[in-house]
Amino acid sequence: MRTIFHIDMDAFFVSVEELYDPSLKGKPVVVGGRPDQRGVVSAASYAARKFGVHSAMPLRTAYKLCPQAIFIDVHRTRYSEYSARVREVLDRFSPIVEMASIDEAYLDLTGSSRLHGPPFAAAHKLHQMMKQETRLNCSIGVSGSRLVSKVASDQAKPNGILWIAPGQEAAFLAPLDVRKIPGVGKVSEQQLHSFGIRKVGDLARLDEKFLEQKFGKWGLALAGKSHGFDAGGWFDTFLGVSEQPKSISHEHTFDEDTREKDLIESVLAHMCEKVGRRLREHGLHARTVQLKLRTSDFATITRAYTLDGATQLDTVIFETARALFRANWKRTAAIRLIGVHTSGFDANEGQLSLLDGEKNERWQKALSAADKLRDKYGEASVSLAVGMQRKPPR
DNA sequence: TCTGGGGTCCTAGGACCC
DNA sequence: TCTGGGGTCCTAGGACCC
Repeated sequence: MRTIFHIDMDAFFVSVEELYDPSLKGKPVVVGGRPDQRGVVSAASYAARKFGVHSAMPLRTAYKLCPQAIFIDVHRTRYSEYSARVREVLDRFSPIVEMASIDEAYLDLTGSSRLHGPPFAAAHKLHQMMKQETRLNCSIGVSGSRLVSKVASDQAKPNGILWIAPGQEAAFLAPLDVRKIPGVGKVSEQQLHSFGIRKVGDLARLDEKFLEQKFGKWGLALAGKSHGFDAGGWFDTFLGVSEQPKSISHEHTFDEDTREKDLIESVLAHMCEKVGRRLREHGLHARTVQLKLRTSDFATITRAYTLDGATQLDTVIFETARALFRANWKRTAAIRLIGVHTSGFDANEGQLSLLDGEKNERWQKALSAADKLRDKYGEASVSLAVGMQRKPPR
C-alpha cells in the first residue's frame, strides 16, 4: 500500500488576488473579467459562493446573483508565479511530486514516516509549511490511491486535512454522489441516474458485467473507481510526470460576433504567433495544425491538417490555419470564436529540401529575435504583417 | 443563465497497408 | 471476385478537468 497525498489550493485564483490586494479579504470576489463581458467565472471567493456563484458560470449570471461582488480580470502570470512557489514547498517536502494542474498536486510519501511521521501528522506538517511559506490555504487528502486522496481533499475543503485509513476507502466513498468521482461529469451523471445509480455505493454494489455491458470500458473503470482503485489499475498510482505538453493551442472569443474577414484573419495570425512562440519555448515541432470555428449559433467545428514535416514557424502555422479557415468559412456565418491548435509533436523538425532548409533557418533566426523583442517591449511590438492589417475600429 | 481558455483522453470511421 | 482481419494514421467530435 502506498501513501499518496493530494494537495489542492483553496480558491486559488481568488486567494492570490487577495495577496495582491488584502482589502478583498472576506468580500465576495469573482475572478473572470468584467460582468458585462463574454466569459465565465474562473474562481469565486467563499463569500461569493454563498450567493450561488460558482466557477464556469457566465459572468452575466454571476452579476445577477451577486451584483455587489468585486469582479477581477484573470491574471494568469500571477497564478503561475504562486504555483511555482507552491511547487517549491512540495519539492522540499517530497522527491516525488506531480503537479496535476496549476493549483493541485500529488505527492508520493510511501515510506517517509521516519522523516515526516505517520500520514496524518505528515499532512499537518505540510499544511503548516504551505501556509507559512506561501500565505495560502490548501486542503490535503491522504490515502493509498490518487483517486481516494483527490476525493478526500475535496471533502476536506476549506483548509482541512482528511486521511482515509487503509481498508476504509469504499466506506468513505459509498455515501457520496457519483458526481464526486473524478471523470464523472454532467453527462455520465445523468446516464447513471437513469439506471437509478446515484451514490458511489450504488455503483459499488452493481455487477461489473452489467456496468461493462452498459458503459463499455468506461463502465469497468467506474466499477474500480467505486472501490477506490485508480483508473488504470495499481500501476496508475505511481506518480510520474510527463514533462512535455501534448498540444499547444490558443483560442479567442470575439466581443461581438463578426463576419469581417480581415479582422478574423488578423486575430488568427496573432494566435498563430503565440502558438509558434510557445512551441519554440518548449523546443517542440508540430505536425498537425487544427482550426476551430464557432458561429453565433454556438455550433462548433474543428478542421485539421497534418503537414509532411513538423514545424514551429508562425508563418507555416498561419498559412495552414488560414487555408483551413478559407475552405470552411461561409461568409454568411458570423464568427463567435476562432482557435488554433497544434499537436503531433516531433522531437525534430521535418526534412526539408536544401532551399527550404535555408529559408527555414532564416525564419528561425528572425523569430527568435522577435521573441526577444517581445520579451523586452511587450506582445504588441512585433507581429506578422497580416496581424497589422486590422482595420481601425469604426 | 447565454455559454472562456487551456488542456487530456476516448471513440469511431475511413484510408491504407500487409 | 463479392469480400478477412489486424495495425496504424488521420480526422472530427465530445466528455471532462481546472
